[in-house]
Amino acid sequence: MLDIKYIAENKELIEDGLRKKGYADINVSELISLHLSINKLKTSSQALAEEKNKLSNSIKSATPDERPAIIAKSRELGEELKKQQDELAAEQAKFDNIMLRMPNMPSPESPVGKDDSENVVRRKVGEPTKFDFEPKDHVELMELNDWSEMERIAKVSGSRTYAIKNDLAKLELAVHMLVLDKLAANGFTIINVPSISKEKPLYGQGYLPFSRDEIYYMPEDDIYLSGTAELILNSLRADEILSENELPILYAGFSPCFRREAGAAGKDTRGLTRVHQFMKTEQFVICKNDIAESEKWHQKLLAISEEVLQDLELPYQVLEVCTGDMGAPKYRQYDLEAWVPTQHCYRETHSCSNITEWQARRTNLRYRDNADGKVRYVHTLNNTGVATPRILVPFLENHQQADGTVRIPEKLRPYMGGKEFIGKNAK
RNA sequence: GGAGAGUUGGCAGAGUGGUAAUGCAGCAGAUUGCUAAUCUGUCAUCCCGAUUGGGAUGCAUAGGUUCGAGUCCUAUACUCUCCGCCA
Repeated sequence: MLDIKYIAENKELIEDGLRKKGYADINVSELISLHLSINKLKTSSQALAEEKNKLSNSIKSATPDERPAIIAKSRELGEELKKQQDELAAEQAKFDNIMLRMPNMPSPESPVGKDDSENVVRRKVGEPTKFDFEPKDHVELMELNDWSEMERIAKVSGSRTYAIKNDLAKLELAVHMLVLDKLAANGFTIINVPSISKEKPLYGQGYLPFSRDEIYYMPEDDIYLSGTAELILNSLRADEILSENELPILYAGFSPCFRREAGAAGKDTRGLTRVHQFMKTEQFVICKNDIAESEKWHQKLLAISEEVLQDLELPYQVLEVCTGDMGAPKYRQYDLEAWVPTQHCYRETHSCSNITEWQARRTNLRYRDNADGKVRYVHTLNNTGVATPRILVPFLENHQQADGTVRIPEKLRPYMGGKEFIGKNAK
């Protein structure tokens, strides 16, 4: 959410930002005029309330003869006040409806563009893996090594689900342990969080009101399934006023994640790339309201996940996401994409975003600034730590050997019982 | 699922129908020669006002009763205790 005063004072800038983010349909003039009419209504209804309060307070010292007249007058004022407050609530609802759909403004550093075709590759690290044999795709590798039950599990759990077993099942957890240890070493608090959420945190995160059809909802309990631990961590401290000394707060949140993938019909239906339920270790940062500070954390989060890909010895590229491809909450976004040999392209593994104060305004998460004692909204940032099974796609394919075994990179071996290779033919 | 108790500011904690005490911490200023103390102000949101300032709202949430609600009523959420069921 944005500051309405800032919007009113910078209308052209906001409209420019809306165009860049692809939300040109939002009517800023209407929003501002609603704000003005709300303020007028507030002023007049508050004057009424003041008069009424004075009358009410005078009753105690009034004589019994005077009281009926005062009560009658006060009642009359109360009715008028009620009318104005109803009108105010109606205007406020219209205002909120628009305000909840106002995206964050993009960073001046972000490339301007309309969709993912205009994202900019900032750098490539590592070379696409070369093979002196015909590489198999990850599904073939799983079948070859008895690592999965993809067809059977579809009968039980439906499409876009996965079941992996033996060393691959261990590998999935090993990757998370590697990342959790790394994050802990960087000062993050490891936190395992639920995957169920009430509705309010979804508005706080900025998932609602934008993409309801992506979320699993259980009407019996009025509860949602979380698509990421970011949802939970973003609301964990909602409505608090933190001390600046507590900042930054760094969370490494692990949770099962659920996504309907309604907008991805027919896409990535094979294998582990896009499934309804997966596991994610999420990096989440709460820091003070200072753009230099949150940009510093943004770079730090990016560096950590680059290190994860380097530890996993995967070739990757860093993509700076353009204004039109960023989600509504985002100020600036990088995606990391790892090389997938059989697809001959880079595929997304990480998404790293600076949200500035946009989420904090929604969750009402603030801190008291040491410099002047003022209460300010925090900045929040999030990035994938690692998401499985998706990461296993480039992992299996890049590290496969001619005999169908898969090499375990050195950094991961301590989490895999020291094994250098896994697979049926591994010694 | 049943029964009971509870939820007041950053924290602690008073307040059973008539303007939300007090303490601690934080911040700002003043003052005293000492690692600190003392005093004053400030310390949730919003509206009006150029400023001093004035006012409205805020006691878990949403309604209701009342001239007037932290206080009474209803529903909901959450926390704690006990019972039941259970991986």
